[in-house]
Amino acid sequence: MSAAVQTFNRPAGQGTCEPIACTHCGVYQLCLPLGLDGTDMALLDSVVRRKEVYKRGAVLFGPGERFDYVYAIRSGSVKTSVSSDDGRVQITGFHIAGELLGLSALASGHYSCEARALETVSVCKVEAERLGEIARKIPSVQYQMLRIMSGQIRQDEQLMLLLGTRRAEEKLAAYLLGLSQRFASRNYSPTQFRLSMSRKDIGNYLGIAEETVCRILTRFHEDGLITAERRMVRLNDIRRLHALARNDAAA
Amino acid sequence: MSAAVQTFNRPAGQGTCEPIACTHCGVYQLCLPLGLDGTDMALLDSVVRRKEVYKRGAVLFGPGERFDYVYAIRSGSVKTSVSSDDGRVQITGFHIAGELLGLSALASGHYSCEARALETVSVCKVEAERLGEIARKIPSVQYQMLRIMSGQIRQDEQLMLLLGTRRAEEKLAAYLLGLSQRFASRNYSPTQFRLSMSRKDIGNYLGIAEETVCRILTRFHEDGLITAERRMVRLNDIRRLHALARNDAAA
DNA sequence: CGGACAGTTGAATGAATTCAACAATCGTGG
DNA sequence: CCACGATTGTTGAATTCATTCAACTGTCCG
Repeated sequence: MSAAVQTFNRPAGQGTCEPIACTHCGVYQLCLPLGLDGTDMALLDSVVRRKEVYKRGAVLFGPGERFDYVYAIRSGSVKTSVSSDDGRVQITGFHIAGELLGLSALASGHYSCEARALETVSVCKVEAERLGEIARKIPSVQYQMLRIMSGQIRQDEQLMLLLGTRRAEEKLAAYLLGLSQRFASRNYSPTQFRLSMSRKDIGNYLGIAEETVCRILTRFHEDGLITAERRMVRLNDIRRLHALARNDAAA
Repeated sequence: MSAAVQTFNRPAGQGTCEPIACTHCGVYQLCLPLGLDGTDMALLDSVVRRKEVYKRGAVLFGPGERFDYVYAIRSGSVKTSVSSDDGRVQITGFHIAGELLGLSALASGHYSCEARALETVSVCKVEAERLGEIARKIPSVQYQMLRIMSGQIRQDEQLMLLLGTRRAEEKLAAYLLGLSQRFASRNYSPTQFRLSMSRKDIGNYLGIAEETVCRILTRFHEDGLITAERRMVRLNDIRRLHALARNDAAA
């Protein structure tokens, strides 16, 4: 296998990012899938500046701030949002344990979005400069960073597809299913979970009004598709939810 | 200046990506802002596999295809789109000369989107593996790739903001102004240009119906904001367009 | 020249929003 | 520990913005 392959294609035998807590402060998105040896691991470990806790509503970083850290979520959840000069806000993602935030600041050296805790959240702050240093030394770390960013682009593409082409009902069905999948991949229950974000946040994320979110959730509930009580949600009929998300006749 | 700075922050004294045609096949997004010496330049030049021309409607690459090349647009324009399993399509971007396509395939080794020529387009295909090889050797090239990807994320964020929070009229005003800016930064006229995409494509991109695009363009025309005749557009009142895009009272 | 495609316009419909009122819950300080 | 205000969630009614369907024109390309 050539060096190029190691740099650009997934190293053979390396699986996808598994939802296993990494000893090195939960940064599994960065270090787990790499198969680093002890020395490299220690090196990577050394860039972790400090662990920190943010309360609900606290801002991890905001647009325009200097890009000093990459944030790895250890527990809790975070929303990221962008805003326009005229004050409109679009939530671009909800992030949970194991995910890495802030890499998109690379281009300009300043964060483009705001990251705010949805509930008490514990993070590791990784020094951006030293991470860059490490990345130069350990190709697989560099590869992994590129991988994370290109993964982010894919995720954004999916949200654009959702925002641009689906109706409210489909958006919400797809949203619930997306959450379900993410929880499943982290060994949480895919059918029963707690929403850490408000209806308003969901609406903003999906490009629909808060009231519409309510109404549709109520309808789903009445139709027996889900059981929704405040922020607890249980998916009762994933099959039909899928059909709804795809606007299938078999709804 | 430390190595990390060179890797992660914009090298001092290097400006933004200037719209100057690069001798090396127009890949200025990749090689221009780097200040490479002759040897590096030659190395970088060597990864360019071949120049190729696509006619209107031709597909450069499609979703699922193996990630073998990065595409640098020399002339013409390209649209990229993603689609869902149930056949819905969302155009995620229109790309013109100097832009680089395909890097987001890095994560999985397969393209996630489709790239299709809007008109006759000339591209350079850059071998992905060899580019990866070079990137490992020349830090500034690696940096530049990260930069391009993080720039892509920013651009996507802006589209999400547009799709999620603006009404049709605002979307269209913002769209025209965005085009204007891009043309300006490439030393084309910011007030008069030809749209290479159909009304349908614009509508899809903005998440509105083709007819709505027509109606609003007509209204803009009648209000003296623009002069639109088929695909030729002239912006007559950029100030008011801005106001419209921001939903300002001063419209 | 002719067919297909792209663009435009009108009328009817509908999905989602806005505005409003109210209920339930949370969290904070007395 | 309770009470209170603030936040969050829910529901109804009226409205609006955008869509859909349809017909038609103009334009491009083979």
